[in-house]
Amino acid sequence: METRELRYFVAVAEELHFGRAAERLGIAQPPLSRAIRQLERRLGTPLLHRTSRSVTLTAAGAVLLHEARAALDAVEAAEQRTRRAAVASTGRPTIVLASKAGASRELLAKLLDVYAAEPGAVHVDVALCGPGEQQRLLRTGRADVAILHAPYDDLSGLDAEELVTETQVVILPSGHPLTAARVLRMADLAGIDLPVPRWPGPDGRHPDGPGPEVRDHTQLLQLISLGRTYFLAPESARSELRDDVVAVPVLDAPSITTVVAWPPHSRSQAVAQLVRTALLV
Amino acid sequence: METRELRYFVAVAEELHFGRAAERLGIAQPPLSRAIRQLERRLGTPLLHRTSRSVTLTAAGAVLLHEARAALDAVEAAEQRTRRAAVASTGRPTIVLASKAGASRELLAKLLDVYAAEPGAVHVDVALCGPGEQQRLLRTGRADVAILHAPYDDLSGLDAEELVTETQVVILPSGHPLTAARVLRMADLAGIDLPVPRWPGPDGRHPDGPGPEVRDHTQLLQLISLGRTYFLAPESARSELRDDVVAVPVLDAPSITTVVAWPPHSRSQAVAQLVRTALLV
DNA sequence: CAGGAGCGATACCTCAGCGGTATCGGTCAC
DNA sequence: GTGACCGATACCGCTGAGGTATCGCTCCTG
Repeated sequence: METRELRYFVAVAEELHFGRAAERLGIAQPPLSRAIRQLERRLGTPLLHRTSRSVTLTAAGAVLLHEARAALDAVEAAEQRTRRAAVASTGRPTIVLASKAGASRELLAKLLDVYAAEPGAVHVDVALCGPGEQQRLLRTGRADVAILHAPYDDLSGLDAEELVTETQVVILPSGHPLTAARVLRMADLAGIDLPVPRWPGPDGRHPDGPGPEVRDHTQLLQLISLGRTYFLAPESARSELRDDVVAVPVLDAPSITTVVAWPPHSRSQAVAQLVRTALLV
Repeated sequence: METRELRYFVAVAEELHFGRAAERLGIAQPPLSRAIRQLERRLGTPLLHRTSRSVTLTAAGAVLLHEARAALDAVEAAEQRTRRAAVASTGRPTIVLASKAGASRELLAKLLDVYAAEPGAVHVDVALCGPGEQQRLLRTGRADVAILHAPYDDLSGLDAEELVTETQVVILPSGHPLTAARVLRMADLAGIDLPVPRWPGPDGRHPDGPGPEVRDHTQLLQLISLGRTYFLAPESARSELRDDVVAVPVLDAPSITTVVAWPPHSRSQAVAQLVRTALLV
């Protein structure tokens, strides 16, 4: 199978519409139809149920969608990592660390400081991303290491080491009734009269629903202080808060583990050293 | 990048010879040269140092070789898993379990028995492979789960759960001087006058060197009993031995952990159940 | 119920680019 | 110096990817 075919299939499987998929791919609809048919013939199985009114995935198609995304990521990673290896061998060697903007600030700052002081440390470019975006950077070869947060981030297919585990606190507008409590339980949160914020999905678009659209932590905190939403965050976020919001521990919230993750089969000596450093910090 | 280009590059990078690589790919040498040049142009970096007498990898080329293998595995896995999903949705659902022939026999037998007795169990095809081959089956989508042995097998890029950890014993011809000892240390093994066996590599060919070529455990045990070689094996292998060979514990040998592993992002309900079962056995 | 809109499939054409053959230019061995 | 070896280049033919026009089917609508 060629990556072109996989890209075509992914486009159709995501759009569930040949016309839109073709437009997204920058080609006309007939060659796209033909390419998918040919793919089906080679695989010996239908991938899509089509009527003249709708397109849906077959079971085999759902598997291929999933696998094709992973395969395309791997191909893109091959390209990106090769490009980066080329510049590293001519210019200054650099590794890219991806981290969620606003999360694990102190840990990250300390890690970078300690690492930079070590002998043989290379330059570290920090890529601050939106939630969930770090994984994409890792899987597509645009980053070498990332700071992730289990269980929110999906670690499957990545190598990782745990750094710290924290309990969670709920961040509320100061003056909210629940801020009177010293501690809360998840059941208490169900009664909160505020909508949860809507983060952008992997496609960069916000899901539908109530609640304000947010892109970063600054926006989020401001919206909380305006009494528009609330948020569950790791304990360490408390040190970042101004006094117009209040954090209350939630005893039975799932705990957050901060991990340092890197792509499997990484052979970078610098990444290994950075990970070792992270485990000591 | 197209998979064709990656396949071409891997062939050249492995053969380090355009003529042989072209022959292996079943094409003529000039189009291969051209394809590699074009790949280099697109990536903006040389991948190979060529003289008219030799071809060697650049640093970027070494990275691409590594990444391209992983990417090609992922593409092949997409194809295989789709094919298998197609037959599973028409015929009887089946999962394929890969295990090293001759290793972990009792554990495997018990696992299959217990699993088969569970409600909702699907048919399990067992693929018995040569050493190291299980990973290839997993990574290329021809198997759904595998029994592997850390640290011999490389677990990176796979999800895994540990089953049992065992110490190792050295298997010697009966009558060998060292069989007089009740226990041994790694240092003692250095003095053994026998060559170690040569297993086939990932390419199916045996490395050069002294020692007999072996393909499976039956061969191995016979060669040991003939006084031709010796072998380090997990403790549990003792139950498989006949009385013409002797096992002696090696106190400081690295211990072997038997793990059940599966490809990341696996969504198979049957695989999850089999893994749960394995953890209980 | 007729007509139109929307959508995927089909027919047919064009041309980019992949692969083939012939050959060149450079290097090493004898 | 000469032949062997090897990758690069030049040039050609043809496969197949992509384009346009159109068909056939289904559902909506007046």
